[in-house]
Amino acid sequence: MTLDQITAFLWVARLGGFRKAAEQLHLTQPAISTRIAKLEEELATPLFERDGSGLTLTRQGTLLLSYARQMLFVQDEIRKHVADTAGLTGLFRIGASETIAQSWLPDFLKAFSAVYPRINIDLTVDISTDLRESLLTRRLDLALLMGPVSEFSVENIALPPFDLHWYCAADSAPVDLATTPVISFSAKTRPYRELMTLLARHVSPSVRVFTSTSLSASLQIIAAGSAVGPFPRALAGKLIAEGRIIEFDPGLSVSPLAFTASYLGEPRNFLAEDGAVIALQAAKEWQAMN
Amino acid sequence: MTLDQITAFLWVARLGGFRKAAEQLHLTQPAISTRIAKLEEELATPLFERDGSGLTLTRQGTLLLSYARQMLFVQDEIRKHVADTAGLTGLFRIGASETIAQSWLPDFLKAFSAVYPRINIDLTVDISTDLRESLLTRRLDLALLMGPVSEFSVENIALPPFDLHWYCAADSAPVDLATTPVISFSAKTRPYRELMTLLARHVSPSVRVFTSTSLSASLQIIAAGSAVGPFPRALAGKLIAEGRIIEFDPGLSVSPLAFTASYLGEPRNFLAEDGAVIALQAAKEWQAMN
DNA sequence: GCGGTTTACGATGAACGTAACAATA
DNA sequence: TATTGTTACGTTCATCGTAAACCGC
Repeated sequence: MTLDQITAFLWVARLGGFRKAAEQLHLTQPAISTRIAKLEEELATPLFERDGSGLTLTRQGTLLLSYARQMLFVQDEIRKHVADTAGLTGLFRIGASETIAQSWLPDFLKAFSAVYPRINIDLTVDISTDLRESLLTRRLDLALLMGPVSEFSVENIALPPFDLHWYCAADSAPVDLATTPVISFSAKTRPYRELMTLLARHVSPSVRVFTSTSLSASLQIIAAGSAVGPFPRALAGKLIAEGRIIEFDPGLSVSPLAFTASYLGEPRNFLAEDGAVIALQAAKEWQAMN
Repeated sequence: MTLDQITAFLWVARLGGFRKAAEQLHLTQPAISTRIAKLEEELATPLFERDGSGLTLTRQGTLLLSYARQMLFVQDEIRKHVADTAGLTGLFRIGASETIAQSWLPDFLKAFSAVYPRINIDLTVDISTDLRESLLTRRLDLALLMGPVSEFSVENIALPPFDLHWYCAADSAPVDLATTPVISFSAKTRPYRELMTLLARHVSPSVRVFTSTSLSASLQIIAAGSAVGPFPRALAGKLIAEGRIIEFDPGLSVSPLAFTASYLGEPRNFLAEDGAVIALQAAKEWQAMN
């Protein structure tokens, strides 16, 4: 019995196929076959039912599954608490939404790379919908997005929310939402839908709405006087300081943006777990300073 | 990280030396060195303090110790509950005291070998004192002896006790303990000391006492009319049936013999654990039939 | 010098990848 | 035919044992 065999077994059971497990573990499919065969041989019992298309866990396999989880959990605890993480190398893939990228993400990256000086970071800034998709397909280790990600497999750590304020061009005449276009988040996002509902109900069903996946581009459009919209102060700060945009109150309060640090719960990834904690701390500190 | 490395680490920590661990695991000492070195390399932290004579666990090593125990515990659970034990091979070393050997040991061995048909059994019949010593030096896997063995490392499962009855030769005149020698257990045993105390107090301090490590030999001596003594009925049965010895009541009640199935708790040995349970069951069934 | 650990090195064997095969839908 | 698991086989790399070096009582 080896930890590699147990790992292979767990992935085959989780993903429901030798091939998928092979891909996950960066091995060829026969290698997985061998590992499972060796394990079945040692335990003198079949672990999977190979009935044509699709594997099923046998009774013994089901039993092993919980033990396998326990064992690899302990292995992870060792890596986390016993191993010296200072020398840890590897690649850590972080996804962040633009609001975070423009606010405390630099602080977070600084803190993270201080704790894990040998880890390379791969950063993706995208809209939350895409980050969510990347997380679920294991292309990201940690996502800092508008959450929570409501999947049983995902752990969500709540981050401080961002209040939204309305902005218009500094030289703008008093704003009438019925005639001025509103620009905001990408149409695929939850805040967009909320904003649309709000505008339709309280202003007019025919309000013009622009959307953009880039919040900073949106703010430039606002500065140009082409639209107005609700944004976190963190993003607007620079343009406000330059005197190009100002806050105004259209009498419509948009609920704050709720963010989470989200990662897949299984398999355990202590870099993600620890990264989420570091992110929360960085966010809190940034908030206290702003 | 491999289970072999973890196992090696645990044994080095337990036994306090690479050489002893090597012996325990049937490996050469450099092999242990390699395993520990690899583990220390992977965890990027020293696990032992090598200061001249004697190893000490580092802080990280101490931490790892508990995780290692957990991990190997799970491994053992897998072997016990998932693996098909019917095909299990190996050698199982059982020690039993004579009383048990003469009573339900055959039933136990039959039941045990039915559950584990491929396990070879090495049986030692000896006095409890020696069995205890053998158990503690790992020369026995399971000991059925007058227990319990009061060592923190030993697990004791209580077995049904044996009542003691006094026997003398069938043609014996009424027995006077003041003049007839008493024969009983080896001088190194607990029942011997108890018997001596009893005789000194209630009969005479100068009672003649014979001792023998073989209870059946003792009974032959009784049959020959050379002595009398207290024995379990299980051992006397045959000579009673042959009409060569009879029970009598000297007015001295000797407390029953307390037996236990004892085995070392660490490392876990599920054959021993299970063997103890089977032994208890065999003993109970035998008792119900007698 | 002696008990015990580390280092060096050759040999064995476990496990991988490539490739061919088998089975199922 | 496409997909997926098994079998066969050559190769590579990890790990063992032997032997020598090292090190603190």
